[in-house]
This record gives sequence, C-alpha cells and structure tokens, in this order.
Amino acid sequence: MKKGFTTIKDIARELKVSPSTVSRALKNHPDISEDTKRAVNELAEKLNYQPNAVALSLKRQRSNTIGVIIPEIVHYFFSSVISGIEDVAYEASFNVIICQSNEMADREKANIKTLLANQVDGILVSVSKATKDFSHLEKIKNSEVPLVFYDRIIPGFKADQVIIDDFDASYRATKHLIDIGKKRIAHFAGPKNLLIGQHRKQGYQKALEDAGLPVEEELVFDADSFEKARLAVLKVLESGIAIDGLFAVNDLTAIGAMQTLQKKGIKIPQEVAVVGFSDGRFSGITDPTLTSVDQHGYEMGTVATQLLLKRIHSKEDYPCETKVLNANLIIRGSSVFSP
Amino acid sequence: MKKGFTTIKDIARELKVSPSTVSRALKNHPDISEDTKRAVNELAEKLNYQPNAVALSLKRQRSNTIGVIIPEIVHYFFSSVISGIEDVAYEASFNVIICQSNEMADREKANIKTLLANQVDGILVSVSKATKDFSHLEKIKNSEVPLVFYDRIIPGFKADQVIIDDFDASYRATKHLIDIGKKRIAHFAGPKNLLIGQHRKQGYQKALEDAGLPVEEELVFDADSFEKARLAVLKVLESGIAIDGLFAVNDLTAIGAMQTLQKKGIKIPQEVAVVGFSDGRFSGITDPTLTSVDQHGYEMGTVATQLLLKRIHSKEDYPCETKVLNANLIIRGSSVFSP
DNA sequence: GTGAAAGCGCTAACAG
DNA sequence: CTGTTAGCGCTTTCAC
Repeated sequence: MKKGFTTIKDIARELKVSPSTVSRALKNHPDISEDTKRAVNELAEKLNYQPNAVALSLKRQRSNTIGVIIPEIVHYFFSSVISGIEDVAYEASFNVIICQSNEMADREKANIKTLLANQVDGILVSVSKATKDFSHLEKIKNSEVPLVFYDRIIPGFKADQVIIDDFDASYRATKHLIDIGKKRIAHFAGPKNLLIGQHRKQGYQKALEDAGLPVEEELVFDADSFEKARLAVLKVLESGIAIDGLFAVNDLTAIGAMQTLQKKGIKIPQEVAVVGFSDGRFSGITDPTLTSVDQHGYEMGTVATQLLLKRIHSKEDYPCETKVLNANLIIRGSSVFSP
Repeated sequence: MKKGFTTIKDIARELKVSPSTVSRALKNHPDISEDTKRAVNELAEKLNYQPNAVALSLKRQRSNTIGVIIPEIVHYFFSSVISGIEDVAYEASFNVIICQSNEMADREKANIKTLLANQVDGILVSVSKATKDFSHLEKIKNSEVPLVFYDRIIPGFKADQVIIDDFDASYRATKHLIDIGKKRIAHFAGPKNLLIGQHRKQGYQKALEDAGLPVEEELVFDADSFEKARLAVLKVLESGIAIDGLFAVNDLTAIGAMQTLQKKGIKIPQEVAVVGFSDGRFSGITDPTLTSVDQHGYEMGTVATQLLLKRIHSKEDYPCETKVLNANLIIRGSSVFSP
C-alpha cells in the first residue's frame, strides 16, 4: 500500500548490504560491526523506517494483539473495562482489537471468527445476554488461543475469569444500612433468572439474617430500572409498608426511587436511606449524592488483561484461575448516619 | 502459533492438488472444475479452515483494518462515537483497532506509530487536548494513509473532518429559552481558549441579539463543571442579578446549577428554565429532566467512518470534505413552557 | 562479520 | 483445468 514506506530492503539496497545484515543491525546483533550498525541505524532514522508489524506477525506467528469482545461499549462500566484493558495492553506493547457484540449471539460469533482470522494472541470475552450456544467459544479453546472471561462468565466453562463478588458487595451495602441504624430495608431486585440479580438479593438477605433482622419477601420488589423504581416506591407507600432503608440492584433504580420518595416528601437519608449498585457515574450528581457499590470496571479490565498476558506468555499449561474482585462501597449523602 | 490452524497447504496436501488450486477453488474461480471445488470446500469445512488474515494483509498490502484514536473512551460521547465507528466498519468487513490517547500528546504519537506499523488502511483521530505539535499527524498524510478527524479537529489542517455545529446548537438552545418567554438568560461558559467554548458562547449571544434582547457580559459566567456551577449560582443569587433562564456549556454544569437553584427554593422551570449541552446521559435522570443538546456521538462515528471508507476505496484524490452535524435540542422538563 | 536461502500463508501471473 | 513460481517484509539457520 502506501508507497513511501521504507522497508529493510530499501535500506539494504542503498547501503549495498544484504537485508539480513540490516535486520541484524537494527536489533543490535553482536555479530554486526559497529560501523555497519551505525550506518544502518542512521539511514533507518533518516528514511523513517518502521518495521512492518504485519510481516512480523506472519513470521512470528503471533500478532502482539489481543481481541476484546464487549457487549456494549456505551455503558460506563464496559468502557471503563476497556480503558483498563487498553492501559495494560499498551504497557505490554500489545494492540487491542475491539468488537462489540451488541448483545447479539450472531455478532459475537462473527467477532470471534474475525479475531481468530487476525491471529490475535488472546481473547477477552464478556458474553452477550443472547448467547445460549457456546460452540464458538469452545472453538477458541480448541484453537489454543488463550481466552479469559470478564464480568459475564459461563458457569462451568473452563477458562480464566474475572468476576465481581456481587454477593459480598450486596452484603456490605445492606450491612452498611443496618449499621447506620436502619431496621426495615427494602430491596429493589433485578431479574430472578440472572445470576447477578440472584447474588445481589442473596447478599442482602444474608446481611439481614446475620444482623438478626427478619427476612421478609414483601420487602423485595421487582424493580431494576428508573421507571420501575418509581412505580415500586408508589406501591410501597400506598400499601403502607414502612421502610427506612433501600438497597437497589443498580444506580438508576436507586435514583428513580430517591426522586419519587422525595416528591412524596420523604427525607433522604433521615427517613429512608438509599444505597445503589454502580453501573454509571450518576452517583455524584444526585441530591443527595448516592451511596453506591463501585464496580471497578477499570480494575476488572487490568486484571483480566494481566491474566490473559500471563497465559499468552506461559509456555506450559496451568489450571484456570478465577479472580474475584471486591467491589467497594462508596458512602455518600444518601446513607450518612442520622440518628 | 496455535497449532491446529488449517492452512491452504494442508488442504492441498490432503487432496493432492496444488495450493493455488485450493486457493482458487475456495474463491469459486471459474477455471476450477466443479468436482475439485466441491472436494476442496468440503474438506475446508471439515477442517474448519479460516483464511489467515495476516497473510492476506501482507499479500494485499492492506489490512481491512481502521485505526481509531480517541481521547478517553469512558466519556459517553466518545464511547458512542466508537459504537458508530464499529457498526459501519463491521458492515464493511473492516476491523477496528482502538487506541486511547488519554489526552496525552506522547501517547497519541505512539498510537499513530503503532497504527501505521500495523498497516491500517485509514485512521480516525480526535486530537488530545495536550497536542500542540502536529508533526505526527502530518506524517500520516505523507504516508498516504487516509485520515479523518472527528469532533476535535485542527484548524487549517487539510483533511476530511466531521464536527458538530456548536454555534447553531447553542443558538437554538438559547432561542428555545427565549421562545418560552425567558428574557434574562445567563450563560455558564467553557474555557475561552477552546473553540468549542467560543462557538457555544457566540451562538448564545447571537440568539439574544436576533431576539432584540441585550447581550450583557455580566450574564456570562466562567463555569463548566458541576462544582463551578454551584459557585456561579451562589454568586448570581448574592449579587442580586435576576435571571429567568440559563444555558450551560454542558450537562454537568446545568445539573449543578439546577440543584443549587432548587436548594435556594427557586422553581425550575417556572422561575428559571435551564438548558444543558449533552455530554452524558444524565439528562433523563434529573428532577426535573434536563433539556439538552444531543451531540449525536453515534452518528458522528458513522459519518466519520463513511468518509474514511470512501477515501480508502477511492482510487483518485479528491478535495477534503467537512461534514457539519446538526445537534438536536431535546426539550425536557427543565424548560417547558410556563407562562 | 556478512550473505544466501528458505519460509510464515496466501495470491496471481505465467505456463502448460 | 491445474501446477509452478515468485513475492508481500521480515527473520533465521546455515554457509563462507
């Protein structure tokens, strides 16, 4: 393509030496005389020589590139994961090819095909919600290209993985509400069929249990969006269920709930304290600011990439690793102590 | 790398034909007999043959890959741009290599080097805030790799570009406030040295002018963040400047202002109507919801990529194009008509 | 200390 | 209809 890209041959021709000599000189091979080295490096500099990474990949049978499959890049959590991936990859001189599945199984499949065709040295995957059939992922395993799952894993699939301890995070979020003196804490829960929703609910219930508080199903509501939260709050208020705390499965839900509570004249955190689960960067701009679990997307990206690079660089096989990240509870205005 | 990747040679050997025959059969070349084609395709299928994209790139001198340099992926605007890029690239069977500059000039430079070394067929750039020296970008131009700027351009640099009409958007935002009956509209402005800030302020002023309203410098405040907005509002209130409308240079600023106004008992939009400029997805979750300019990041990504692909596929040179996208004003609760 | 040659996987011009 | 050959840019044995 682009004419004007200097190759090793160009340098060799000009200097009347062989391409192999140039190649060696450029990598400072001990066999080459100082004179030749100097001449080669000077000319390379002058002609702005750049090694052709594609030729190198073909030769070396490795591309110094890792592939990433991400459900949807526009979510703050995922973009921060990418940011972490990118940073670690950059440090290790690896490129990153990003593919979005847009939550479609077909697209995920096509992405994997592309990545494999491009000889990526490893693949990071967060599976799409629509993926039911895992044969394309099995195919990666068979191709001996290292594979690491992040966030959305496939239970039982043998591969390295990085996940968040949803149970623990929810436990701590709920415990925090208990610690500041709340006794009837509602939970706005996610879909029952998603692992993530189950774990968060279980953490909530365990915290109540451990504190000797009753675990009541009537305090758990099916609400995992801004709008559903509004409705759920209205339902709570109408039915006369008295609550003094709320742990929501995500931030948007928490924010929807806060707004509706406030509209009804309920003071936050004095009357009802609220804790969310971070999937955005909303927590700092609400009024009051929202206590929330920080999912550490960036860290997840770095850890997953480190796992992958380790696998790529290792000669022999070793057992799969699972890293469980602890999510931090960031305490903000919506749940400060208020006796 | 990965053993077990089937190559054309493997198929050829097994079928006792030459690699070229296999190559031709696979691309349905008319010269090849139906029998051979069938045999080849069947075996290819069976062995799960995938063409090696790296070898193809080397051969063809084009990689079917475009490089993207993005300041920071975690911003909603930028991640939505990527989403647009990705979608168009995917349709055209192009891969996308993403590099973050993290607003650092060095990193941007290194990224470009990597992209060129990887023989990308074109590059999309939004320049980092720190970039003062443009030699690395000039280098792209010299290398004959097509280059398209999106959002952050370099004035005077000859290349295709896609930008948003900040002036027009601000004009319409301000005009909207005037249309709903506001007469003393403040502007919370961005840094004076950034083009973007200048244009937004100019659009604001022109709208006032055209409506026959006085253009007062005392109504323009240096405030482009959540926190600065708080302080600016307090200043406004203390100084007794009466305002009934506010156009902020971005959403976070608008939200900070709204909250402070509300805390002081001022009703939005009845007493003061507020309009932001979207750089996030906050507008739907504030109370009231925030009227804001939608920057159409996704569209910017698609348009920029189309421009780039056109340039990549075109044989002859043609004059640089500049696409100016109109940003929509999305009217929400913070500025509904209230006589 | 340097060069020639082979080869990574694929294609295409040229032969037959 | 199919095979041979050369070559994309680079590295790396093997010779000298």
